[in-house]
Amino acid sequence: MSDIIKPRVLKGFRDFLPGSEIERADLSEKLVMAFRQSGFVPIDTPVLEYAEILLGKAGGETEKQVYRFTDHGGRDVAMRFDLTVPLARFMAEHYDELELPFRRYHIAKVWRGENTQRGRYREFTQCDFDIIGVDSASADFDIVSTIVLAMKTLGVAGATVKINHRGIFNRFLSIIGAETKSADTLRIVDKLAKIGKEETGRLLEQVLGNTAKDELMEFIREDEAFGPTLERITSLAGGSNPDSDRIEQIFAMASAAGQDACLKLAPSITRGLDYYTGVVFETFLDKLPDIGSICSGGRYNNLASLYTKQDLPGVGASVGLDRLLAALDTLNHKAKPHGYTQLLVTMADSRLAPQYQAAAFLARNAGIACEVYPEARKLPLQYAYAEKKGASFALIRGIEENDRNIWLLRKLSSRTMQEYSSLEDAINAVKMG
RNA sequence: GUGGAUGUAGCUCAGUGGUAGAGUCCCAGAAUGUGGAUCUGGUUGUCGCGGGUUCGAUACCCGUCAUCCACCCCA
Repeated sequence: MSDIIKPRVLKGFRDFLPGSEIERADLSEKLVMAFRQSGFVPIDTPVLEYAEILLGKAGGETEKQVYRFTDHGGRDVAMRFDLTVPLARFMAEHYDELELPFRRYHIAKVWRGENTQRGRYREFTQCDFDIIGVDSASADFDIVSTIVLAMKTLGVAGATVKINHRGIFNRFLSIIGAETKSADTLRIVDKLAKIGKEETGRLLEQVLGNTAKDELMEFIREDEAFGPTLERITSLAGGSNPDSDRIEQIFAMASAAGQDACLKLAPSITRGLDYYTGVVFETFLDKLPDIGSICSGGRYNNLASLYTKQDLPGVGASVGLDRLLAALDTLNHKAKPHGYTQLLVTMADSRLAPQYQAAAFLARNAGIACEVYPEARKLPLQYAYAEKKGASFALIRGIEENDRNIWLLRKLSSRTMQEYSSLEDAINAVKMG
């Protein structure tokens, strides 16, 4: 019998050991770099909000997934399930204190009580970036170019941003007389990449009938270059209109910036969330399309209307950090070091510990991340520890070296030893790599 | 939320109605103060958790928790 409480975490929630937390922090830092380079500034909002704020516009599905409870003061509260709805509240509350257009990024955890799968958790981190207060092609493209920059900064090769415009899609649905079945149709079309053409066609036929199905299948084809695809869907949607002009302008910017290769017009991308009103986009890894979109978003011109009469159009996107991490793990499963240490000062003999600590101080002052092994164990063990912590070098001085007044520097990767008559020289060698 | 699979040593996994093994890892030694070979010895488990059937359960039954997969939805 024991009264020890079994340590465990909730379904869909996770601990992060240094190995994966270092990787997460690394990804997040790189994203921040990309956001700042594109003019975005950080904000934060509370984890808990009044339930009416978060659920004001939520559909039935979202509502079911939200963590919601009554707090100690009897308030009906909920944990944020994304960062966009809190942003809407934030903008409505503070728009007169902010410079518009307002570009913000927000990296934070969100919670959804849905079932788990690989890369899908109940607690996960979103990295949102939005431009609020303007409705223009340039703002739309800024989001796309920030996605592209972010992927580049992360060193992710082969990411494609798929873009579409809900307006064009809705015009087309009116023409084929399917506007009343818009919700069902959007949901089926959104699954094209996952279930394939045949199955999509079969499902659409049930909803729309055969003729409309064929027209729709023609509309959502995406096996051409940007220009011809745009021409096709524009004419199917009844000819040139402001929405197709918008897409055209965005593509012109992508071409001018030399980024048109990773931008694809995909008429089947619609996004499930009903607050999108303009362009929508999703980002896929060419090598790993199955994991789904790792960065999605779009334009929402009415988002803050729940909380203010101010007109606050916006456009933005969100990187799923955990999904991206799961993807990167699958792509390159090399073991990453579990630390930041560059140099390990080994403890060859505990009597010389003062010297080791002094050496560590010197190394840190020289800008080297450094630690002293805290007990005198066998050196091979200390080398292995050093490598696990990511160190490239080990500094050694035993009694014999002490008598000769030298330091030994071991390069761990090549397992070679070098003698130095002064500590400064050894530390310099570490700095040089 | 619904359906399916899984849960045994730090890790990868065997196994059986009579309270457990292999490989690897780890530790000690051969070997002397400097890790990639070899050899010797050794440690490790409430067999996910709770209940039931049984003389006896890790194994059979029920429940529960967690993971993975599909649906749903999405990051």
